[in-house]
Amino acid sequence: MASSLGFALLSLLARQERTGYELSQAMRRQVGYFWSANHSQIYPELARLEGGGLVVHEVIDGAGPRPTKRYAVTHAGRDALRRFVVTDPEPGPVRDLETLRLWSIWLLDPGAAREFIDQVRAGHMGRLAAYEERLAGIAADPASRRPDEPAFASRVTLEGGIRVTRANLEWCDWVLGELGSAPPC
Amino acid sequence: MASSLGFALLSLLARQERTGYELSQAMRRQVGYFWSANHSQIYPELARLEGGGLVVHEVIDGAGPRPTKRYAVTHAGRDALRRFVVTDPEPGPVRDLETLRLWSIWLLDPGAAREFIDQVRAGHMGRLAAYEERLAGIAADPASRRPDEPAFASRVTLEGGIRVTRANLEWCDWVLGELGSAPPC
DNA sequence: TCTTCCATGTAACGCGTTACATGATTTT
DNA sequence: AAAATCATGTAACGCGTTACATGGAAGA
Repeated sequence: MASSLGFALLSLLARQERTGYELSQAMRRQVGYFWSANHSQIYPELARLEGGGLVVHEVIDGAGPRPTKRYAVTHAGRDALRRFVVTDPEPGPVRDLETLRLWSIWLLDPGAAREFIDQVRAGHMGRLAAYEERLAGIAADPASRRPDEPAFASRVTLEGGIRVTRANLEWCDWVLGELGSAPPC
Repeated sequence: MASSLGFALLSLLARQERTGYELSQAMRRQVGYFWSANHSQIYPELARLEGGGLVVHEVIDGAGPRPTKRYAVTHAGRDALRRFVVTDPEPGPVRDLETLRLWSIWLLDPGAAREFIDQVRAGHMGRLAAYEERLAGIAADPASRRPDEPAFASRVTLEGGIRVTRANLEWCDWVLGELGSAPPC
């Protein structure tokens, strides 16, 4: 019925009514950890969702040259989102540029290889800090303990990101060890 | 110079000369954990790489209706790949459908939520088994200890996949606990 | 005055998926 | 007899990115 982007928008609107502009901001800030989209995709997709009866809009006051529209999920939209969540997860195509790079690390001399892993490590460190800061804010909300509250889902997804990032950090240290302990040519 | 797919092909050809058909097989089997592509993309991309002087081909005997071509990386291709590996990793757009689903888990009733996490867990279990089997085969090769050998890179990428998958499994168990220990409405 | 923020849209282009097309050999 | 394997290509379509377009208000 709707595309992945459509469900991403529905999942944002199910938590709170928003304008197209606010959705595109939220894409970068809230769901940016696991989904992304530009406004140029969002506006046509909202029109498609509305055509399918999954969202409706109301014109409100706004600063833009065109009418500002606030969107809300319909009952049908909420149902569609619920169904989307439980569709069996057929593994989609995987594309991980960082691992693809790493797969050719054998072409680098030892110094460049260490530098590369250090960069990867620094990236994970930065993300870990960002995740932990966000989690602190969300975990403080008592609603985040109740499985029927949006804050609960935010908390568990963030916890997942943190655990994976920690695993990646430990792995970086392990790789640095492997690079050093290698027997010389 | 080349696209991500181009570098994926170069990284395969840097390890071993292959035909377009063999590249598309290898995409599913070897690098399938972190990159994927169909043959319909691979053939035109090989032509582009050859146009840029990064690969060359030689016609060999084969069973197809058209001439079978075996591709090899040129010196320029190897250089381009080396440069690609160390380009600073600007974080590309993230799209993780599983996490997007999870972010709306608060819409499900407790039973459906548990079932969903169980499915996610089963997926991770399956992948872990596959990774570990592959790692066993590669780690047995003494070349996998030497950082200038392709087997080394295969080993460290697999180790990374295993660590991340283990972290995900532990997280699934943690989520199941959180779902259960929640205070009733 | 120039830039940024608000707020919505369209157009061109590239990458990825699915389907179409060919044709010999081997396996079920 | 039908399907899968080997082996290469093209075409149509959809999604995503970048750039173009508009225009008022607030801040540097």
